[in-house]
Amino acid sequence: MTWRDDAGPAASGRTESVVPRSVPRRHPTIAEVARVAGVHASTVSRALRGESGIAADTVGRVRRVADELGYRPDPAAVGLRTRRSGLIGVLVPRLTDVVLATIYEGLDAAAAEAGFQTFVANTGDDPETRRRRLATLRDRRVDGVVLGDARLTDDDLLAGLAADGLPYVLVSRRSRGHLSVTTDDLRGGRLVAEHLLALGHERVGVVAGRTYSSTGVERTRGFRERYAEAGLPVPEELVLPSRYDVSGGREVADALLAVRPRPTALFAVNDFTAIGVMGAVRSAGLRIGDDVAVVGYNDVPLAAELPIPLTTIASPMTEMGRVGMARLLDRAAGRTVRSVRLRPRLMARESSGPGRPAGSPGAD
Amino acid sequence: MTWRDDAGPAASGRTESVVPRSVPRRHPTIAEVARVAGVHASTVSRALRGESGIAADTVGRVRRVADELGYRPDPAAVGLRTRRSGLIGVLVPRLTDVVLATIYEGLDAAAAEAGFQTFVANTGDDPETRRRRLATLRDRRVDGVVLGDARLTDDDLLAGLAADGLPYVLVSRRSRGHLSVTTDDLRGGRLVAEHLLALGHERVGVVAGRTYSSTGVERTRGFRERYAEAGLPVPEELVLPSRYDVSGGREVADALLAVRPRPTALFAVNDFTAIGVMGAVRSAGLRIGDDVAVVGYNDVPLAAELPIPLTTIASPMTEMGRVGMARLLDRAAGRTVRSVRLRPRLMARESSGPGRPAGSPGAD
DNA sequence: AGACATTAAGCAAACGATTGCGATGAACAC
DNA sequence: GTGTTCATCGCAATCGTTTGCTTAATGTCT
Repeated sequence: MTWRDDAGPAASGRTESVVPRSVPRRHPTIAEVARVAGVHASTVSRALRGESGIAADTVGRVRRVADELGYRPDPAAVGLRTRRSGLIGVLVPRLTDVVLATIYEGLDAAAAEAGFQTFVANTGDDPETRRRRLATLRDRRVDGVVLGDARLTDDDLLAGLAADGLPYVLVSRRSRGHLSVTTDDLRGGRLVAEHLLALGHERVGVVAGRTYSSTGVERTRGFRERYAEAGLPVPEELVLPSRYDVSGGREVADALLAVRPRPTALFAVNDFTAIGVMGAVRSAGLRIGDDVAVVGYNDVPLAAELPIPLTTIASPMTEMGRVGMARLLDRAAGRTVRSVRLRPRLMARESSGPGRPAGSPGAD
Repeated sequence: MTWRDDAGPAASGRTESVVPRSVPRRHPTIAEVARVAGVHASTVSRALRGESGIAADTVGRVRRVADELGYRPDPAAVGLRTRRSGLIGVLVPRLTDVVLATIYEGLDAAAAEAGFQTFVANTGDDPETRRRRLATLRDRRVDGVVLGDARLTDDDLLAGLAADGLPYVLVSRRSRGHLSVTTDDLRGGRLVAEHLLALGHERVGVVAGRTYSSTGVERTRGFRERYAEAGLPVPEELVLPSRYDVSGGREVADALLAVRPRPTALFAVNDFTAIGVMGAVRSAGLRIGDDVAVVGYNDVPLAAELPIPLTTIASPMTEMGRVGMARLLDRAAGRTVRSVRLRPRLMARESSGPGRPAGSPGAD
């Protein structure tokens, strides 16, 4: 079944960069399969695609010939005829962000299982770049689009997408009136609040993320709501927007720690931001977990392994990708689908309190 | 000049958003452009592609009509005709690894500038998965492939790739006899050794990475060579292979710190591994930078922002991607190209010594 | 003024698959 | 033995571009 007539792996790469290339490695076409199998090309097509109306032995013979020849349909030809590309476009703020990269893994895995392939592009959260990248995806005639960089309100890119018929779904961030798969960020924020309340923190600050992303906004809102319910509303000056990277957390935390009376706990809506917060706390000569509790969000793999393990909210990122892709494909198939909010879980670790054992406290 | 008897763009989209889906958003074809411009489709094609032999005013008219109509060539049709997909496949161990994600950003940016689009897939460093993913890329008729997960020796996937004519290039990791763009890992290892020697460390250990990846192997080799030259060969028991993640570093460092006499410095061939090492050092009750110096490799953004900033080797990851893509496209165009090794730079920070100011010590 | 370049644009055949429809033959009922 | 019904499979059009070859029109040279 394996062919090794040619060069063979023993050809020891001596002439590394001498001759450019040569053997153009032709792919067999459906016509060749038809000829060898002694049937018409249309029959090969139907047999391979498992349509009814073809004799069982014919199907068998065609299939055998096809993979003896190593036949693989040319996606360009298929796409031209069927008007379907088998491609799903994915737009993310940045793939170097582990959270998005993980979601993308889930998206891609689910797409692959359904016979689709994905196409990522970074947008850097920049409107103009988004527009250009989306145009590129359209040019490629993608069958659907996944957006990981939706804006909470007034996202006209989404409006445009909804206007023409390209199926799409949002992941990670929500936006009013659009199909999305996210974690329940409101609930996640509340979980953090309850955790800190239980530990007795009465004066707390929030490194709140970007004002245009639902993740930051809703995590912050859930958190503040819960504190307000406990009769300890979080004052405005202790809630500051931030970037989603380490240095963003560092800068904002420096500011929050300068407020008097100083907060005894800081909630950062993103783990990397939280790492920046930890840096700020240490630089201020304070002890993480003792003097100032720090809580993050997402439970990236790094969080549990830090010198001082980070208390954070586990959000099922890979699953979010898988579910998001499933929803998109459902929608593209014309089925009616609804937005999903996945359940977040608290991972209590040392950064929020004295010597608690690593791992989740239980719950579901 | 142009006749516009038909529908015309002025038909004012009144019934815009009444029905949710429906409007399948037809793309105009080259034939429609031709009709509106009053020329033949072949003329449109030539005009748009800037071929010679078309009158300047015709070119102008066609161009104008084309973008009034929003014409974009159908990639499936183009691909079918030209046998070129405009797609470059990229295989990486894992996209959630910031190093690879950053290299990918460079690859993608350079590809986009050259009019190509990229296609990533994770292989998890698993031979069978690699083979399957590569087959998928072949099925898509990619014009070239970038491999980020090459094995140092006996990589039969590469042998097969070389045998048939698909252009390819390796990034990040090298493999004998294949075109690659990497950093000079031998030199990087030496830089670390020189740094630690200058600080007076005589007994050092190495968290060496995977034995099948050139990165780990060569960084380790360069390091050991330099120490051997200084008359202080690193003993075998202080050099252990590892995974490239945080917990891998943690486990191996636990073992190294148990060796007696205990090493005073540990070199991890990857920043995340180094973070795991830092965790192990702290857990052993030792002070990072004072009792045990820790050095990583890659200078990921996180490194400089850690509570104790990490001394590491800056490897130009984005540039590696850009250069890699450029080399691949050169090769695909039939030009002869040679492998490249980019220059690494030491970033001395606090993790390797007492209170040194953050940033590079200078050099080029 | 006629032969001949030269330039500009059209014609039509690919590329490789899918698919509506028609043709063929066998099985079957009467 | 004729007519009808299935089950199989072939025919040919089609998707939207690109490109070798022709044709038509214009200019140039002797």
